[in-house]
Amino acid sequence: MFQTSIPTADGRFLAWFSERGLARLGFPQGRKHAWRTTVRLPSSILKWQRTTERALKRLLAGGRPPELPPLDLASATAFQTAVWSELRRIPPGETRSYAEIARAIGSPRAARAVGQACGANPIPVLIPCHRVLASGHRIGGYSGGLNWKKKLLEREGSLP
DNA sequence: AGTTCGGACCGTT
DNA sequence: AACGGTCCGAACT
Repeated sequence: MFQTSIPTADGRFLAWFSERGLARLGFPQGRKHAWRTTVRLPSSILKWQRTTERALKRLLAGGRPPELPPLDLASATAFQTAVWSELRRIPPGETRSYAEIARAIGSPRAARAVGQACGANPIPVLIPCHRVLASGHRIGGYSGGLNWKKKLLEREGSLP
């Protein structure tokens, strides 16, 4: 696994790449991670890193990214795979409820488990778990911190 | 109309 | 066996 940091206007995100693609993305940490990449990265990963940076910046601006890097979700369960791929179908500016996602993947009673799967999403922002709200347009929770969820939704024009 | 409470549901550790 | 980024209806204020 190669770790790199990705500079954006909102801070340096942390990215973990495997030989299969982007495996994890982390929100900027306080001060501590101003480090640069220490090892020389394979060219394929450098390419993915640039793709990730473009996508991330676009998403943080509330837009639709031109292209995503390959995502390495090998460690996901079948249920998580179903949830996460459903999340990727939500375009910027739209939202769904946990129950709606549950229905969409054919497990209408699994709203809570959907929330759990969202919390386990290793690639926030790119896999837009922030677009899932509680019923009645309540904000719901967010593993990355509600500030981020609100900020992302606001920039996509999904917030009152 | 808004809030709180309690039970029900489901996948994960 | 216990815990969640939930949901829904009922009983409140």
